Amino acid sequence: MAQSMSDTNCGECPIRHRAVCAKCDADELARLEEIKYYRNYEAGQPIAWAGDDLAFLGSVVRGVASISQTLEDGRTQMVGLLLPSDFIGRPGRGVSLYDVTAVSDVTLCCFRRRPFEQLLLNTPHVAERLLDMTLDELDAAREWMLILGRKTAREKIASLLTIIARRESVIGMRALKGPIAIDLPLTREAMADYLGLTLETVSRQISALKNDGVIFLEGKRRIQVPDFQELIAETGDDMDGGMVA
Amino acid sequence: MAQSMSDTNCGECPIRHRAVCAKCDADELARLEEIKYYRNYEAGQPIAWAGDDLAFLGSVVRGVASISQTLEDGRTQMVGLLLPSDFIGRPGRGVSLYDVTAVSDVTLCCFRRRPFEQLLLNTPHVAERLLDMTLDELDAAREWMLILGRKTAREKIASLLTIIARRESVIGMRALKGPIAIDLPLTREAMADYLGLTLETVSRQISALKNDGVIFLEGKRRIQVPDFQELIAETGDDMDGGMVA
DNA sequence: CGCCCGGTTGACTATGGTCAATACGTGTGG
DNA sequence: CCACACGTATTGACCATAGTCAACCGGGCG
Repeated sequence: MAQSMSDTNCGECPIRHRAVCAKCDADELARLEEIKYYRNYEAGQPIAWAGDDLAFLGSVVRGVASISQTLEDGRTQMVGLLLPSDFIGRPGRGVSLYDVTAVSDVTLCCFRRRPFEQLLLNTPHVAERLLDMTLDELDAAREWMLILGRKTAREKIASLLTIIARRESVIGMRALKGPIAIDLPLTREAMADYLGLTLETVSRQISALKNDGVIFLEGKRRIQVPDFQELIAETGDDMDGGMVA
Repeated sequence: MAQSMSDTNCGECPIRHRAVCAKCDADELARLEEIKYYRNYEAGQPIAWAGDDLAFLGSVVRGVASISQTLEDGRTQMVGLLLPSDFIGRPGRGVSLYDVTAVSDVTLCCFRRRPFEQLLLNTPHVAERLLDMTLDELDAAREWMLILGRKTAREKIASLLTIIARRESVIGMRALKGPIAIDLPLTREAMADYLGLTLETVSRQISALKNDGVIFLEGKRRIQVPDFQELIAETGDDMDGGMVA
């Protein structure tokens, strides 16, 4: 059973300063608070299927969710990875275009659609923040497209590890140099869906990076990186360009 | 030489109702008009390099531009294709993360960065429209990710053709059924950069679709499609899902 | 005319996919 | 306690798709 979250005051919310409400003042927060409620999902549960009505929009408070698309013959591609503070749903569209799935146990802070859309129109701080977050997602999608279109399997794995390490370091406020540990929130299959690979190739390339001493496994889901720079060198990214810095 | 565009009144602008200014009333339009100017680029010219300062934001009025990223060894991936009415640049970021290139002769309607950012804060109609356009771009990026990660070379080509056909049909307000013609704004190499392929594979798959009677070439850049549904069937997309409809 | 650019085609190869066997870890039930 | 099953992961053998390298085509232009 997913651990339930008691209704929390926004002031104590762990994502208060990174989510869509980040720029809100006390008054705006109060208005959001009126239309919000929490929902919990267990790992593996669907949050929405493509084509479903989605009655709410909201933020991931805890856990990890994925956004993915499927071709008619079953091939699937993950197109979004939602970590705490990320936003779910599109204002103005009541139907999900994507499958949204809880990857781990997830808590969402949900806003009823209509009131939230109304609030967007007269609460500039929410709209501004949502624009900023959407632009960030677009940048992330473009980095992801480079990975999908042009990187080798090994580079894809290294890139995914650095992406997760960076996001974990932001959330946990840890430093990103020298030796670090990465907790993978994804199965090998989910990593494959993220990277446009098969799970066998994911497994092989992780083994290869391990054999080459770039990473060490601690169980299947925890990865030790003795030298983060070395991992970055495996991503194929330009070390000087804006991407890495 | 690129055909120059005389300073045009917004009222006569061909993208007036689809660009970032779409929702503006006369007063708001006047404020935009104060900070706007036009720039022309010839086919092949850079509009910005990754890492450059980008002193303006703006809209594509005429022509086609690409957004792309390059790995240190030269592999490049297109991550955005800008057609008339599409927006260039990110408010709040003065430096381009991407290479932006004129694919054909291009005319931009440019806004000086600072005044435009100021205007965003007190002109909700512009901010709302920009959010909507950014969400559309994110959807397009996600469809693109599915193409890059999971589709075969033949499906990628068919997908690109349908995408261009759809965008041309919106711009030209033409119907999308039965026999249609597609004008490719891209070279084979640019198509390869779009799809994460080599230009040889692009050429081979176009030849294959031609040999199979799905398309007919009229010169190198114009493609006749006798039955658009047949082309869609080649994309691998779910024919019922939200994607195709 | 000859060059250059964009495009096509061919021969060969490499990367990653497929299919299948095996391993490992965890929870269930005898 | 062990046996077993299930889900997840690893590894191997083989194969298919797309990449590489190279030759060639054709139109436009100096």
